[in-house]
Amino acid sequence: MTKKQTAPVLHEPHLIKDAVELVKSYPKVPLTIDCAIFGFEENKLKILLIKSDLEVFEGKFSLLGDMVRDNEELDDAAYRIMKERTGMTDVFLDQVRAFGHPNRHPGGRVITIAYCSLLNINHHELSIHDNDLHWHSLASLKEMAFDHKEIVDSCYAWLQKRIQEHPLGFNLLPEKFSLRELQNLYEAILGITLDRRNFRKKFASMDLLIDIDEMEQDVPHRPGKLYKFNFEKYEKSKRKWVGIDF
Amino acid sequence: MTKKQTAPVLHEPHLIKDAVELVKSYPKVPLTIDCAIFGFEENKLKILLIKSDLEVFEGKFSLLGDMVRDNEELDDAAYRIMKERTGMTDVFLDQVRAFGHPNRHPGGRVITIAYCSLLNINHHELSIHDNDLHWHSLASLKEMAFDHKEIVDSCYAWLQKRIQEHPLGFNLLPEKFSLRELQNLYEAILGITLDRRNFRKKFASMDLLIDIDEMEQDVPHRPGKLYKFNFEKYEKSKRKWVGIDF
DNA sequence: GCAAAAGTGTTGTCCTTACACCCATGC
DNA sequence: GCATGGGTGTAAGGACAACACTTTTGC
Repeated sequence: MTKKQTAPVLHEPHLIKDAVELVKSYPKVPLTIDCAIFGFEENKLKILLIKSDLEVFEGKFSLLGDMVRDNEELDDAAYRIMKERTGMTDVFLDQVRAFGHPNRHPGGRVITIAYCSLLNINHHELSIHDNDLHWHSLASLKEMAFDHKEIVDSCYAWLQKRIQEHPLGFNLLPEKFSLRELQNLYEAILGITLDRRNFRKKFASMDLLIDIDEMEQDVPHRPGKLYKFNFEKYEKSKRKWVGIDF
Repeated sequence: MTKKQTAPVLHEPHLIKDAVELVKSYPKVPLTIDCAIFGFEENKLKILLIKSDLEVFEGKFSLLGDMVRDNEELDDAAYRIMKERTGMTDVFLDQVRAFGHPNRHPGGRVITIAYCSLLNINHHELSIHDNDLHWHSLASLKEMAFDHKEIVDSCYAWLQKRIQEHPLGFNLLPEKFSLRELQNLYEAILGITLDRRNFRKKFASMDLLIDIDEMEQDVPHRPGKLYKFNFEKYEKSKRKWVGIDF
């Protein structure tokens, strides 16, 4: 409608020759990536945070984020930030969504794109402690800098949904894990309790765990068997589920 | 790492006082929204397209898109574009994801955020035919301008997943519809065939369709009953599904 | 009366749930 | 020997898949 008023009849549209000029006419905004990196330890879901280095957010935590560089692919930027902050490269990283409220950043408008990742806390020594980088318990996370609490909530919801449909959880566990650890992980992330027998049966029937014939060590009770996840088999047999369920 | 080089030891981090200055130092990119608007007609899924007005893409189709204005909320921009192009305001519109390949736009780097929407073709007279605005069959959609084919594919995958978990499909149908129309819609979107009896049973057991005691008119065969979707009941009884399935 | 689609029920299978007891280990 | 969690089986109920015939309408 708006268009109709400014250009009433336009049967033969003028083609724009100079795309560069066109793009120059667009408003430009600063663009950042924020990474919500989840870990799991002591039966608690944790998230990797730093102290904000903005004075207005003094003492508040924020996600690991950085600007996107000129001509940098979004995914590449996310991996770069991840690597710079944690040293890890062999991790899964997924775009969740963009956040663009005009006042989300005190320095003016900044669009951010949230990425989500999961990593095994014990595989990663936090060598770079700048800005108080640390694993923060998700449950006790209250106020954050910027709109990062909202971003964390989105990413957590994304994770909860995702872990039910994809074997993401194994990225949070040691390579070898017991069924109890696996169940604790699901219970922590989904915020529910599960029947132990049914849980075991479920994974047994999927036939995606490799019994490596080892036992837990140093537990103050009967040790459980250790398993590895059979990523190879999973990749081959990814199921395409179709149904209607709402 | 980059950070370490420029500020090697930083045990007492300097707090940044001027957030505005900080943001000014960020690279800035043009930002657009592209809307993948799906409709359903003649048992085919369609998508609303225009001819690109860039000479390099002469004759190719593109999604409805526009730049995001200064200080415009992303969702607002999507709704604005939708309204400008179709006149519709009372529609559902969801962010799918951002696309940011550096060379996706011939005029230089432009980030775009894809939104997805569904609307009933017959509820909307395309009054603005600028740039050959039209409903294009999704199946016959081949090449497009920019990376819009990739965006369409993403949005279509999003839609396929989404429609199985949320009652989105009803936005594509007339307010009153027959079970046959509903089934055709699911079959077209999911690209599968469904057993008619089981499909009917499924929706009967959900008890979310209101039998409005009307029949189809002007069909060359036995007319079917017409139903409305009970949005109110659905909202009250949204089910929270928890399970592990991969 | 014929073509075309509407409408309807049953059965078997599989998946999920609920639930209770014995076993191995550390202390 | 006791505390702690590991490991197992079964029965019932619910959801889904497969499948065929009768009914109603337009022509």
